[in-house]
Amino acid sequence: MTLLTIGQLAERAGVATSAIRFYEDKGLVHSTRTTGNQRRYEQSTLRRVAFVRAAQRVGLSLDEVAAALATLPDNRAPTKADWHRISRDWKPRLEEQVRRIRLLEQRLDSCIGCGCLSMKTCSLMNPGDVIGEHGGTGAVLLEP
Amino acid sequence: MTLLTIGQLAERAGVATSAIRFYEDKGLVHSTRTTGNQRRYEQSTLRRVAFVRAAQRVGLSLDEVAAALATLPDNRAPTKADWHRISRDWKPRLEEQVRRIRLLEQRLDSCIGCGCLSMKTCSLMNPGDVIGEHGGTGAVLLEP
DNA sequence: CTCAGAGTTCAAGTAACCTTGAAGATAGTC
DNA sequence: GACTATCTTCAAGGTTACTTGAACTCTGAG
Repeated sequence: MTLLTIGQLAERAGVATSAIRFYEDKGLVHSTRTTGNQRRYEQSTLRRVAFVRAAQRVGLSLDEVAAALATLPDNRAPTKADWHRISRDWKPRLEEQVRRIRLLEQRLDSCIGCGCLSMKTCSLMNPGDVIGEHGGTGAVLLEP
Repeated sequence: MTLLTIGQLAERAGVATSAIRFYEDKGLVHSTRTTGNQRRYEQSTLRRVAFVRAAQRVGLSLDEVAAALATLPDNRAPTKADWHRISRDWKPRLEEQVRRIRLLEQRLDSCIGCGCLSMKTCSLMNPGDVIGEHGGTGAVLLEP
């Protein structure tokens, strides 16, 4: 198919050209060059960029994205199976993100005001804010 | 109650003392000072810090957190009702984060491989990757 | 062939979110 | 009273994720 210039890719992906060059430096996308040294991108790069942005928005770092994209073939357009594999690999990571959000909601909603956020077990079961009084490692709150 | 030193707060909250000072500069937490100018924190600050970390981990910025915390009283420990109000205000924001994760999962799982990520409507309904050939604003992928 | 618009590299800048280091003061224990 | 861990401020440095600017080259329409 027709190759995309960096400007076309950037516009269709909704990012700046500088970001595309940055992603390329990081190995997130790949290009071929014209005889005049200009970058040209496959249509499938659009999907890679979309993937990067979507993943970032849900709290993943570019390094995490790079690791996943590194498992895609550089030389051919990724197939549905390729993306499916990444999906499988990421499921636990994404579920963890959702779980954290749910936890934050739940704690905010019903528990944070009662003190259990600062204790290893809920204050309902362990009344009185006693942690820290009698040693212990010290609660690491809401972790992981 | 007993006030916490910055070191105690940091350890119990699972963050560095430098981070606590940084949060204080940003107005995320507040302290009183000893006659010797050392910071002392209320127990409730532990909950504020926990809140900050939890919110950050699900992709919210310190500015967003600061805006929410600004609605809590500085001079008294927040009540359950105070936290509940924040919960209510944040619900849509948190649900949006979850929605984004679900969208990413779903697209990865079943759709990204078929081309619909690069089109305004799914390629199943609009076969052939024609967007961009005939003008249009250019798809902004997976936004918002 | 010309020429504007788009592309190139490279270095430096920006913003968010902290950490590190220097130089010194405080606090609680013996 | 001394000693040591912990605290203070302030400036500078670090990482991630880009953006901006300068100086220059390429591409493609006329």
